[in-house]
Amino acid sequence: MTSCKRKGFFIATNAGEEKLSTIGGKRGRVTIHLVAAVAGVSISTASKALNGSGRMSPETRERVKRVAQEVGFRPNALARGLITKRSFTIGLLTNDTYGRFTLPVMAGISEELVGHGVSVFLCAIEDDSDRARVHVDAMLDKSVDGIIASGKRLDRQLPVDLSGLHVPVVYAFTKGTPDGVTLRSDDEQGARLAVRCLIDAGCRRIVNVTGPKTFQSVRERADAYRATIDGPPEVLHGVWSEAWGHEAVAQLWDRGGDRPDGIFCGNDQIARGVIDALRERGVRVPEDVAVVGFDNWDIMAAQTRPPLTTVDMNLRTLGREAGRLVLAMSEGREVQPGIRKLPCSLVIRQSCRGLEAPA
Amino acid sequence: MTSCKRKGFFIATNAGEEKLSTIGGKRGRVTIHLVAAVAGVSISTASKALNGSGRMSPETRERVKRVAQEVGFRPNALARGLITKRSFTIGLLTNDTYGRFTLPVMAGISEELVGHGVSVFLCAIEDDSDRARVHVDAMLDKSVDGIIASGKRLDRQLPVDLSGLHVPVVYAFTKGTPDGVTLRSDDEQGARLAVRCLIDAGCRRIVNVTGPKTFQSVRERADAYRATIDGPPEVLHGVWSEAWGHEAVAQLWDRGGDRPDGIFCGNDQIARGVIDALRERGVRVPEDVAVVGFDNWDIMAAQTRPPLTTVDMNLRTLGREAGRLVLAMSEGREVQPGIRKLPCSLVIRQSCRGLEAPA
DNA sequence: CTGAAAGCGCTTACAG
DNA sequence: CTGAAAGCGCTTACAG
Repeated sequence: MTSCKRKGFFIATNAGEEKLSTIGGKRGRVTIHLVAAVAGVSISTASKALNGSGRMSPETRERVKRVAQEVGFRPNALARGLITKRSFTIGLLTNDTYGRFTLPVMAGISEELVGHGVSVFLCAIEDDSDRARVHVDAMLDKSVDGIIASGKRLDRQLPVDLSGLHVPVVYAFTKGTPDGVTLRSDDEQGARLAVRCLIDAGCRRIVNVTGPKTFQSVRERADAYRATIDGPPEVLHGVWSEAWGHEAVAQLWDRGGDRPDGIFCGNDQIARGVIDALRERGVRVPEDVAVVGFDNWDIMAAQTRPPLTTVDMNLRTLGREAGRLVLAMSEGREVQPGIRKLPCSLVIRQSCRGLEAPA
Repeated sequence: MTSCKRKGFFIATNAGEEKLSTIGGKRGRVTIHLVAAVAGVSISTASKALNGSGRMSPETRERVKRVAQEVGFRPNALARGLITKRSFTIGLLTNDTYGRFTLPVMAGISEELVGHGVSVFLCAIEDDSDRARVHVDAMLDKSVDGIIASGKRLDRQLPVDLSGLHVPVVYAFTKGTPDGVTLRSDDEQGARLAVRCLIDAGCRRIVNVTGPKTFQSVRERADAYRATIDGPPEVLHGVWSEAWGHEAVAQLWDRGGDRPDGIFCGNDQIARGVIDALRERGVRVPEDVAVVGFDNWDIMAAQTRPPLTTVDMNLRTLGREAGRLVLAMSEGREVQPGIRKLPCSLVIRQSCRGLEAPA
């Protein structure tokens, strides 16, 4: 039988049926008064029984619990929050409208928290600081237990100051304050994974076709690339688009001299452009040139021909961790401030196979 | 000067400074008690002044308001909600994990509601009915004023029954209950827009390369296509992928007989595959074959070569409308149940230019 | 025109 | 082992 929430007011229980008509009279939610009346105890006892606090006979506690279950009692979170100062609610502020980065983070947060009865307010703020302010105020009015600030760049802050707020704040995939708790991906480690895969696949001449130099993640990934390869590095900066991937291939192939046999791309969009351009030139991937991307953005990575080997920043895990931390902080547990780098992983598809199984 | 929220407790105001140390003593939030004390009125008067209710001298009202502003008073939404039975909170239930459809809906909802002080709980439930139940219970515990159910298909319900819930429910881009309020896109009208664009561009033989027949939206769009073209229709069903777009072109071109000069695609992914395949065959778009997609999914539509003319379902507008309706219902205003179809629009890029400007 | 009192639905010392 | 009372921060009849 599925759980019997909310059966209406005339429950076949051992006592107190006549009281039901009185107390259940004011239609609407079932309150603790009803539970207490039906169980034949005071509301303080009922409260303690349900919360596992106070001392009472096991029989009483059990009876109250059973009655609560039967009448479908669910405590009013507003009333409870007013007293306990915990609303079981956190706010998620994000400026990633397209959601490519925030969405998995969001899923992770919610996944982590829902089991603890914590709900998540979604506040999409683009880059509008007025709107951000409105959202933050609304969250504070509602007594959120904490705030997670999330974004799409590690080197940009959201357009609102969240320090000194009286509620814990966790920064997830966005720039935080120096004394705040910040979660980010370890892009250097991710880039090393990518470049090693190319090296293992036998590439001797690897170039990095990537995004604008102004992005910290671009610089970090490029640095890791330089430190990992043998021989002279070559980094081509452009924009985050397929078109730039095309153009980079044109540049590399149309000039004289050495051509690469491995390309480490700044993200999956660029990688897609690169792979399309190579195919159009009759260059085989991965036989002639191996390609690795960054982001593991399914819709891109799975649809390239051949499917793309790429770095996954594990943003869902990052979200879970953010949820875990904000919960801990809201419960008063001590959390070390600082930046925590979470490891990336490599998803191997066909554009670079790394070490083939040895014979 | 930017707004001066929260100045601390020693405000240069005309009266009551000595009271501040008493009342402001219990550090933390500024409550209405502080406002009342500083303004020299009772808390009931303070409340009425701030809410614009009750009768009092304009001077008193103004003074209270000014003081509230100065001390940075913001009413505790929990306490207020407990009494008024309005939490200024709504829940958004969605099973669209990838977010392509839900994200714009979400943005629209939030955009519409934030100005009314209403925050949105995000509940991502995949297709797990247990988890859906947990989320719904959590929302009810928190006394949401309403629920918006959103999805990625018009012909599938979310895996949870939302009828008989005691809070208003609006279904947005998902199948609702017969007596509920449902918002959806007008796919037939959208498809007519697409097909007319092809006709206007001079196409004589238009085919519909689309998704699985099991999708209602596929059938509706195909029906509109059949009703709009002259001559015999041809509908090719496949899956929602670029690969299917490729394959469909292969089928159409490798068989003998008539080849189309216009292709109406079931979505933008298929359209992208179609355009790539045509280019690889040396067929020019739009000169030889014009192509129109469906969804206006930026990342696809803007990156195809040439950029894709496609139908936009205006999901953000749909979201705003959903927000508007759930708000109205939560305020007790009457809303007609039934299905509301919101118009699509055509975004003209280069793959089909419709009527060129007359000479 | 203004304030004292009751109460929203709970929890938590404090008595007994 | 159990309950009466106070109170969280507000709003809303009801008196004056």
